[in-house]
Amino acid sequence: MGTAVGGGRAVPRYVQIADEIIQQIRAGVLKPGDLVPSESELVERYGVSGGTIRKAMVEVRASGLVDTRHGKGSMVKDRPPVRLRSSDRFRASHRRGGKAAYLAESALAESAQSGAMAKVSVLYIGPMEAPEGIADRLGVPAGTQVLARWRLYFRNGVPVETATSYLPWDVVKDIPQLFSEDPGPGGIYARLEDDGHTFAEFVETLTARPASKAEASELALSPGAPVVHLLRNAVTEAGRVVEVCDTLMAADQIVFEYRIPAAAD
Amino acid sequence: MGTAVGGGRAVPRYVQIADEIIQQIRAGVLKPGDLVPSESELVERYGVSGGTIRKAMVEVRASGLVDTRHGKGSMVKDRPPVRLRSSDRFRASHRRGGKAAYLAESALAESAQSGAMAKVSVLYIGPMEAPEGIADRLGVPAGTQVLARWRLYFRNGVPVETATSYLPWDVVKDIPQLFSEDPGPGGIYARLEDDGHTFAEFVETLTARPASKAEASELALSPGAPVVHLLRNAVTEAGRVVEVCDTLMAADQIVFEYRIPAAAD
DNA sequence: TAGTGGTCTAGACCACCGG
DNA sequence: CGGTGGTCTAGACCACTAA
Repeated sequence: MGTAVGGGRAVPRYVQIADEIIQQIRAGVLKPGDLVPSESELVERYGVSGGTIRKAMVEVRASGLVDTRHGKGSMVKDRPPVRLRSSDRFRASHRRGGKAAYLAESALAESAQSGAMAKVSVLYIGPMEAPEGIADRLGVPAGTQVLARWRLYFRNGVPVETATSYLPWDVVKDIPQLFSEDPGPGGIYARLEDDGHTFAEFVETLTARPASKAEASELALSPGAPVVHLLRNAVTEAGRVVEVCDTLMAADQIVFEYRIPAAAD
Repeated sequence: MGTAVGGGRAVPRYVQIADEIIQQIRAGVLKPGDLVPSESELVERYGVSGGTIRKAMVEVRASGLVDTRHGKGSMVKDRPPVRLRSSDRFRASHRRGGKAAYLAESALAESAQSGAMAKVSVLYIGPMEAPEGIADRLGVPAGTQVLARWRLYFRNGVPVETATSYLPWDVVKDIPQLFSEDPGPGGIYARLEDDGHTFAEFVETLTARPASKAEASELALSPGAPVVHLLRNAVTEAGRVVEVCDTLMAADQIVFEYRIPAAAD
């Protein structure tokens, strides 16, 4: 059953191989769109067994530089479109300017076309019983009927983010646009402002963790890749939480930016 | 070489086994402090090969419920002390109250003792040539000499966070406390305010990604576990960045909270 | 030293993808 | 159909930890 060289090396062979492949991608030897050599070819090239190459490729996938599909192979991803998600996207001027929050993102990448690649798919808009944690945030009893708006966002054709907004029924019942796929210029926040609500602040909480199997398939991620879970409360001057947004996204190539005023309190 | 049952199942065996173990932990069958049965014992119990158990345990580790060490085994972690890291920690009142920012954290967990478990170890304080990205943020040429303050934070005895602050030399040269391990009540921000600087805002950028091998060992993480990389600019009213803080932490059980004022601009 | 996890091998069968 | 990745096996040797 083979010579069994053993694990005596300082740095394991599979890590060496993974680093070598990652370097080749970063150095441009393997360009975006190229296929990484197949595992069986790597087995020959490096003179190791399939299991070792397999482990190496797990590392390469974790680097986020490659997209692996089953019967096909591992393709080097396009120049990763680093997205900047800034707290500035909630500036009132953006809403008045007709931009929804998610369109107020900007791109760090030089080719600032990334905004054009954004697509939204609405999966569900309608009544729903508020889940536990959401109800807490909205200040309503668990199980209360709320309006849910469940969307899936695409970037370059691949799903990168699911977002569900929950709004108390009495808040939304007289705003018909909130029940339609396109809530109009400025997004749902602009409609809420039209209806007389004034926002005081938005409170976002973020956690990062490895994707579960279900999430990995929903977002077309390599299993175990990190995801960021974001929960946002939209709070009015009246102190009421009129929306909770529950967002899950691939941590992959996204940068969050928050500007914290050094308020003299 | 065995019967090679193959991968024909809808859900792979190693995922089933991993889920089963995770359920046992969540259900309390395996309590905090308990050792998960050894891999060889799991091989017998489930009647699968070592490689399959190995893959299952990788999944279990990724769930963050378990801490695996080499010659020892996998121990179920204590009730994860969920830490809340709020943007409120930069409130001026905290500085004037004598609290450094990192002590202004609060605990979500019921036993609010987690603050007492915090320890800091200073690894280096002194001059350093500013790294590329840091120099950019400070608005100085790369390679300029700056003051670096490199710390390692512990929680319950285990390292959970490394942080390095970079400050321009001309800013710090007349503030001796910034060269000492303990900068005094309110931390370095209070000392900068004492010296006449007034903060306008703090700008934090966050990214999440899998830990590199080096980072995993530095923070005592399971390899591949997600980490959060945080960079913060401290900006004065004069528009100057007087500090850049570079922080790396286990994404494990930390929650970031940001309050975004809905400024009417 | 006994037991644990970590690495590696040389094979097998399967499911998915393209032509 | 042939090639690709995904799962699994039954072993081997090694490094770490604790008694």
